[in-house]
Amino acid sequence: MFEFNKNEPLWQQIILDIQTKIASGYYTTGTQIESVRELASIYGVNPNTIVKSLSVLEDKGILKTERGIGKFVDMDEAAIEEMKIELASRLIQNVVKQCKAMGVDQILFDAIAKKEYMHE
Amino acid sequence: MFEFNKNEPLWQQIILDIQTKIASGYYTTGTQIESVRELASIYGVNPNTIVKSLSVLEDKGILKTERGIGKFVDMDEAAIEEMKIELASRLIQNVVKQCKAMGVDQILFDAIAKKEYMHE
Amino acid sequence: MFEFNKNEPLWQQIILDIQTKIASGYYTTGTQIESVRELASIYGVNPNTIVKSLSVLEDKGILKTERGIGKFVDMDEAAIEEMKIELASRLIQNVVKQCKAMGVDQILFDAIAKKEYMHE
Amino acid sequence: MFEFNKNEPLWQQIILDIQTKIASGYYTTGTQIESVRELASIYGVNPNTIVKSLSVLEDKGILKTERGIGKFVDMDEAAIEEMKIELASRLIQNVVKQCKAMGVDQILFDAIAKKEYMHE
DNA sequence: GTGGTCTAGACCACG
DNA sequence: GTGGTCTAGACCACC
Repeated sequence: MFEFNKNEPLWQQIILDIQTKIASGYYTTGTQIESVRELASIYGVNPNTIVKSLSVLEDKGILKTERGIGKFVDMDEAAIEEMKIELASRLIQNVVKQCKAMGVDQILFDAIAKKEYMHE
Repeated sequence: MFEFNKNEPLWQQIILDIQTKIASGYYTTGTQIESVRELASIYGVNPNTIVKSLSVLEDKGILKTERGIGKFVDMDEAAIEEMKIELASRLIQNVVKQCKAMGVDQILFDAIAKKEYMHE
Repeated sequence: MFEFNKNEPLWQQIILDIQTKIASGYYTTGTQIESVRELASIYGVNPNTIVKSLSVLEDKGILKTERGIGKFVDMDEAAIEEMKIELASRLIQNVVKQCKAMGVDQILFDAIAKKEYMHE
Repeated sequence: MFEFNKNEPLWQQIILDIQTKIASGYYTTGTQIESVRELASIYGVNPNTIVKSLSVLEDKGILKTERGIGKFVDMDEAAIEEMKIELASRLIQNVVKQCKAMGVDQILFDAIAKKEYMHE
């Protein structure tokens, strides 16, 4: 069945971006992230949108809040590695599904991926 | 730099869907595709949106119009195969870029892709 | 150490109230609860505050959302019974702690509780 | 009917805390309590707030003032015992009311209370 | 300065 | 009609 793309909510996109920043090492364990107001300015959204994103990340055990101080990355190396794999899996899963729908087999898929990995 | 997802225009999404249907073998060479009115009904959009999509596909040499009869898939096997690769490349390119940003190397990427390909 | 009472946030109080309504049988399994706007009117708060409360209840698996329709209680009898005990435990725990601090032993506690249970 | 929690005034909270200290034996009959200035410092409030609390306690016959000396606990063992029961009753009354509203009967209540009393 | 809460009001997608 | 999202702006408690 055909489904139109829907815009993911901003707060979900921001969650993904912050998770990516952690996975990539931009934020490391124990790092204090930017303040709610700063992030709101950086992403160009309302502070409340940031609050929503960060509170979800806190529920997931990815961030930790020190009242009056700020928010900190609260994952150890192993957890970050695990998250990295989980994020990548989610991305790859979608593409694999679409490629299968087009009749692209794994051999062709691997060849293309390899080529793309070489670029730059 | 961070960029929010924008909704792709409907006509682009429809183009992609039709191309996928061709790549997957749902439409084969010489097949007559549904009428504009039918497609408009299927996708739940305005017929003019379909017209736009189909005219782009015709410009790309993917469809051919027989005046008074209908529109037909106008690609040979080789061209379809080529398009399939081009579509897959576009998808995979994005994911590879994001995986690289997260520090996922090709070996990990391949492992995940292989696992996802196994599923079902 | 002495600690001043802090007002629990409205959304937490509302969560507790709705849980109590479920535990008491006011809402039963599968019941559709009032709309966000209605609840906002009933509690005299902003609809967004209700949204926050209900989304937490949904995360807890207590409510289920049918988009465009409404929200429904999504617990079976056993789960409700379990929640009832959990809620009561939370309440009783606090009081027991304070009574212990005053040197009220269990026998006295039971006697008082029994008397209060008789009233009305 | 649903009612939001209001913050109890500071002076009421302090009264309760001092009563608890007496009931628990922290202050015994005839003990001189700390000076107004000391208590103000301990609780981190304005001395006038302490004055208000202590004057209420004096009206209740719980404290007695010796002009130029200080304030002393003015209850005999029996009165303290009575007060302890009165304080506990107030606490327990609330909880019993809420538990009844949830359909928690006395047997379940007792079982939970017993369990909480065991803890530590 | 920090995060947490709440309000008022808007717009969207779904059915 | 329903819930979901987002904005703008306010006030609070903490340090």
